[in-house]
Parts: sequence; C-alpha cells; structure tokens
Amino acid sequence: MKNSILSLLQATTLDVQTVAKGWVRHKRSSQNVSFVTLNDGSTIKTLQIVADADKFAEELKRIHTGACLEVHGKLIASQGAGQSVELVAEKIIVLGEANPEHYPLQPKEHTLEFLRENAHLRARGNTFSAVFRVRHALGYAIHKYFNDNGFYYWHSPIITASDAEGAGEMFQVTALDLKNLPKDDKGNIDFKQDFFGRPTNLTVSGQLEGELGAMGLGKVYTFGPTFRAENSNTTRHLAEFWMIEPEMAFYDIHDNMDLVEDFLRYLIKYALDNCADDLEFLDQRFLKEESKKKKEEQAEMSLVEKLRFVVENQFERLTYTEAINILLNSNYHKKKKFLFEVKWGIDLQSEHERYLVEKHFKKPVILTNYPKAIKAFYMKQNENEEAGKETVRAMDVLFPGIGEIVGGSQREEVYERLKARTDEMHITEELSWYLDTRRFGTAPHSGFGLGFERLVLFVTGMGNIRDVIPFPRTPLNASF
RNA sequence: UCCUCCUUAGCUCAGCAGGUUAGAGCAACUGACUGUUAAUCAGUAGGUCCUUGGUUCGAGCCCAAGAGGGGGAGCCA
Repeated sequence: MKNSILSLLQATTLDVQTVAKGWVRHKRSSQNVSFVTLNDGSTIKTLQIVADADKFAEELKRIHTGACLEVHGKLIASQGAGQSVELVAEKIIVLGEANPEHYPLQPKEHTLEFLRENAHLRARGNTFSAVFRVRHALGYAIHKYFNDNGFYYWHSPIITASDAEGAGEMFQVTALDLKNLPKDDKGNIDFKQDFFGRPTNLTVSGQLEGELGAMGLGKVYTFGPTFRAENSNTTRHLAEFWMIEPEMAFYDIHDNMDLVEDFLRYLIKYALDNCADDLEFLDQRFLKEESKKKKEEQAEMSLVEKLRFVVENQFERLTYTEAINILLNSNYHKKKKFLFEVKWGIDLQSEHERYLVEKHFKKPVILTNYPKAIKAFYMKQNENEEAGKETVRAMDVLFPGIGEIVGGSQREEVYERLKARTDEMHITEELSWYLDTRRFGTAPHSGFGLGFERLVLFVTGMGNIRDVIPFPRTPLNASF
C-alpha cells in the first residue's frame, strides 16, 4: 500500500497485484482503452495506467489532468514503447476530481510567469517538482557535509534587537497596536511597552551570533531564513531567503577559501550523483531556453556539463587589486564597453564581475582583499599597507550567471581594532556582547554566507530566483 | 527606486494603414478510431481585446494616467 511510483517503476517482480496513488498528468483515449499517466512526486517519471474503456466508462469521465487517483491492478511489462512497466487497472478510485473548467494547469507547457501566479499548484508540474527535489537534495547535502566535517548546527535567532550589521533594510517586529501606538514624554513611540521592551527586527544575518557559537563549539553553521526589506526587483533577490553561514575558529582566510570551494563542489557533485533524472529534465529545459537567445548570448555548455566542469576544476583565486588590473587591461575597458568606471577603490559592478567570471576566467572566481572602505566593519584588516590603500580579508565567490553566491571574510579578532571600527559607527554599546568575544579568549576565525536559493538557481539552471523557492516573497508579493 | 518591454479565449499567441460578425493552436465538450506516448480525425462552445479618461464619424490598434507582469540596473546572499 505504500508503493511510490518510483518503486513501482523499478520493480523487478512483475505480474503482481499492486496499488498506485498519484495525480493525473495526462489521459489519452481510443475506442477500447484509455491511458492515464500518473505522477506522485517520488520521481519525475510517470506510471502508465491502462484502463478498459467500457469497464471504467464512469471513472474515465471524471478523470482529467490534475485529478487524484488510487488505482488497484496488476503491474505488467508494458506492451507499448516509451515505458518498461504499466499498471492494468482493475479498480479505480477517484480520490479527487480536478474540474477542467476551473483547474488552471493543462497538459502543456506553461510559462513560468503563469505558474508563478499559481504557485499553490506549481509543485504538480515537471519543472517545479524537479526544482524542489533538487532543492531538497541540496539542503540535505549541506547538513551532511557539515555533520561529516565536524560542524555543529547552530540556531541563530530569527528575531533580533541588533540592527548593527548593516546588511540591509529590516522588517520590524512588534506586538504593539499599530492603530494606537503608545508614546513617551517626547512623543516618540514607547517601545518599552512592546513585547521585548525594545525595538526588534527580523534577522538579516546570523553571522554575529554564529561567531559566538564558533568561540566555544569551534565549528558551527547556521541554515535558516533571512529577511531583507530592500525594494529589490531582480532575478536574484528575495525578501525572505535561506542562508547558510558557517563560522570556524582558528580558520584564516585561506582555510576559509579552501572550505568554501570544497563545500560548493561537494554540493554540486551531490546533486549530480543523486538527482540525475531531474537534472536531465532540467537540462533539456535549459537548452530549450538557451536556444531562444541570440547566438552570442547562448551558454557554451549544457547544464550538466557546466555542473561537471565546476566539480572538476579549481576555482580561480585572485585579489581585488589583481582583478582591477585585469579589468583595466581588458579589451572591454579599452573599447569603453563598461558603463561604470574601473579604478582601485570602487565596489565592483555586476558588469565587472560578469566580465571576470564569464568572459575572462570562464569559471567560478574567489576574490579577496577588498578595500577596507567598501566592506563591513568586522572584517580583518591586512597589516602594513600604504595609507589609503588599506584592505580587508574579505572573500566573495562569484559564479557564472549568478554573480555573488558567497560573501565571507576572516573576522577581526583584535579587540582594539574592532572597537575602533564599532566606535566609528557608534555601535560599540549595542554590540558589547559581540565585542566580548574579542575581550575574552579571542581567536582568529573566519566564516561566510551562502545564499541557498542562488545555489539552487545555479544547479537547476533556472533563470529567476522566484522559481527555486516554493513561496517567493518579493516586494508587493506575499500571496499563498 | 530607476530604465525598458509587455498585457487580446482557460493557456500560448496572431490581428494587415484606426473601418462594420476579433482569429489560430492547445485545453474543454460531442462523436469517430484495434494500445496510446504532447495520439490522430471531424464538429461544438468559449472574449468587459488590463482599467479609466481622451482624440475620432468610428479605437484591440492613436494619446494620457493608473494597475499587473517580464528583463536590466542599484542594494546584496
């Protein structure tokens, strides 16, 4: 009774009674017999049900794409081409009809935009079920990798009173009655009367709390939802996304790079080894999408080829300064094809990153040692540098087609130096608990943040981040 | 938030220079067909042409504002 369609399709003993349950993908009828393909999410493949037209006349009238069936019958070697086994129905129970007058999905290709507007039903299609199976596999592989490598799963808070990290606009969390806000003597909102007695927000990063974990447990990682209230409308931003943030005591920036590279290659290999059917399907979809593009914009490799390439080749590692020099010496720069000026000190624009990754190196790139001025306060400062050219041990991993997939750094562990930065930003008091890690038993340490959906985007070859999370949250969109 | 493109049947799209009954494929429905593979064939039904206002004798088409969506940019993961 617990047969999945995956297990039925792999069955070695045939001509036995069995039961299959699933949703109808398609029905084809001829005079004497109807064929119904059934899918239950256990695989991208479908099981063909063979139903006698007279015997199941009533049931067949109620069976349309999207209906849910329980079919009892005999599993036999298929008489037709296209599948190895099929189920000859002896009893069909229609568990749920899907009235075709109202059910939006049809046995045809829909646009991703249409499916996005029907996100409550899109797990029932090939593309999205494949994407979500791969998403699951990657999520599992993340836990497996860290567990196998001595990391502890560390839960940083979702609700936080800290807004010091500066990672982006925050969603406020309050239990106050917004129609009747309490005010203090000065007429400001009196947060002392709020649930936590102070203003609170949804987390934009678990990093600072992750560091606290690393300073006792050694190696930890967080993997949880993260929230940014930015008005971002792009194919690679979400207001609610999942982030993986490992934090390791005694790791310097080079250990950090070794880890992130090994980690990413492991995850991609895991997907190749465990999601072959889904990736093959997604690859066909990917190639179809690519063929619509102009010749010069088409990808040079198929999806699976691209994934294998990343697994088999080392990432390119270089410093920010080296990257700037490559950009300055490029034909793109000489022909003035860059919209934004290239010079030491700028924050690299998308076009610059894309040039480095997609045109120059044609592989993933790890950039390090960014100018201090454009990076976060907690990053470790390099020693003995020319004034005005100070750099920090930051590390960004850039992927083709995705851009920044990982941002990380070695952390500043010297109390005086870190405090100098928090003083500049007037956050020393607020972050006293964070600074305490440097006051008591400080240690060199490093970490990074991986955007989970960006990884899923890369592995599945999808083009829009809204299509790799079941229920995307973006500006003006919180349906379902 | 900025730039740009788009919105016509349940879905994907066409619609000639603004001209009278707005089309196709798929889906649905009816029927035909020796087990099909996005089956095939014949027929039927299905539309506030995103909304509002304007120009015009006349608007799916032109103009303006608004709404929704795509792509690019910024912010970043």
